[in-house]
Amino acid sequence: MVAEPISRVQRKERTRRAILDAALELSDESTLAAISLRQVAKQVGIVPTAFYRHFDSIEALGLALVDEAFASLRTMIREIRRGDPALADIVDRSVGVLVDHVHEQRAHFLFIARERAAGPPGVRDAIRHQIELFERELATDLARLPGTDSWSAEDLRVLSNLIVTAMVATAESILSAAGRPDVEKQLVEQARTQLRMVLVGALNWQSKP
Amino acid sequence: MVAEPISRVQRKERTRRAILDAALELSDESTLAAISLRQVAKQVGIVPTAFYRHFDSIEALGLALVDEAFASLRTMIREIRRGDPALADIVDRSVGVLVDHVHEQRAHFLFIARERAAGPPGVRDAIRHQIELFERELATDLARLPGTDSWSAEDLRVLSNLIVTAMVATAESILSAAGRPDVEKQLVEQARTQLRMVLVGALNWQSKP
DNA sequence: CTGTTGAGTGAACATACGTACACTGAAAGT
DNA sequence: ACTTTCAGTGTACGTATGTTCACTCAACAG
Repeated sequence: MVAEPISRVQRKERTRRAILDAALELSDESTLAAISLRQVAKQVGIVPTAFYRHFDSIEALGLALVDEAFASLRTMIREIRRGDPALADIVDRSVGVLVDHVHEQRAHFLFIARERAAGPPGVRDAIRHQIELFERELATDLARLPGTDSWSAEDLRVLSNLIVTAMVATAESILSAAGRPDVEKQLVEQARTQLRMVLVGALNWQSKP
Repeated sequence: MVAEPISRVQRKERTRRAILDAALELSDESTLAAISLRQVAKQVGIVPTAFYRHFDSIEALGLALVDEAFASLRTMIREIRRGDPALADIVDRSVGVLVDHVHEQRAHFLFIARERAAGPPGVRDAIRHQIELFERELATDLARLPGTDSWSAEDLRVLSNLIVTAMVATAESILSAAGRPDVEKQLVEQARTQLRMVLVGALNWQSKP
């Protein structure tokens, strides 16, 4: 059993990852504001003071996790955006991609869902800001869709907000339906129906009546 | 300065209230899972061990707060329900009542919004259950509205879920827009527009196409 | 080969935590 | 008048917390 020689930066990056993972895992059964630096250190297998080599505080750790989580979310919407913007199956595909990512990035979604409402103020703001960015991107995507020519920029923003809100709620309920495939299936169907209802409303909408 | 004689049950109830208020206030700037029994006791002005005369644990306190908060929410929807079910101004009135109550019961709404995602499991479940009850009530209300005769029970439930989700999100963003009346005004307008969009979708909807 | 850097160590601190226990004293019941 | 009840007290405990400081020792730069 020969130990591979590891560079200093590699070693540091490895413990940084371990810290992030530990925080993600620990905050699963409570929340970032309630976990202690020492709990994280113990879980990682380092001495408490070594934590400071990587982060100034638990809140700073939280901000790093927000960055990480939203980076993976961005790959998700890039996946949704790819392909033709045919209105026909856009609903099914979008919901499908979302559900897949909730499973693949379970810890990240759980973290965002929780800290969005209960995290330290800085973390909350960071998450709110990222979600707002999603809304804006969705608005420009919607603007490219046929049938939205008569829409005001404001109405596009409002519609995007509604859709993002519904999708966030869908992600949250799927997370809390873990281990009950029948419930999840129903939630997926609900999300699709809701998106269709909203789109029907959108298609029959006229701005500034 | 003569002290009024106070009965024992009155005194106990008064302390209980003080504990509930203290917990509400303390969890404002963090979360229930992160506040300690001793913090609550200090804020109330009692010794830590006296806490146990009223609640078994912080979680039990949380459940009491959930009950209290939803009791006040119920008076709200009773207010919405009152009056003629004219579809014309139902949107404006509903949003108006919601916003008023968010201001009047700010602490309760904050508490629910936060603990819904980050509270102890028992508290989370209690909140989820209460919100589900709202959805069902809304569904029966919607069923009474003209134009929903052709709707399936399932679609009514799905639509109610969408509306409740949107209203919860509205309440949350109004809470985080505290002290910025211009932002709040925009949020209120957004909520109204969203409800109208959803209703337009609903009116043009036909179940099981 | 030599000196510097820096991730991780280990001891120590003041403070906070939940909870057990024996207690007090005034209101309520008899 | 007496006894009972019980909200609130005070002490004490073992344990966990964040942060300080001086340290080690392997990877790195010169």
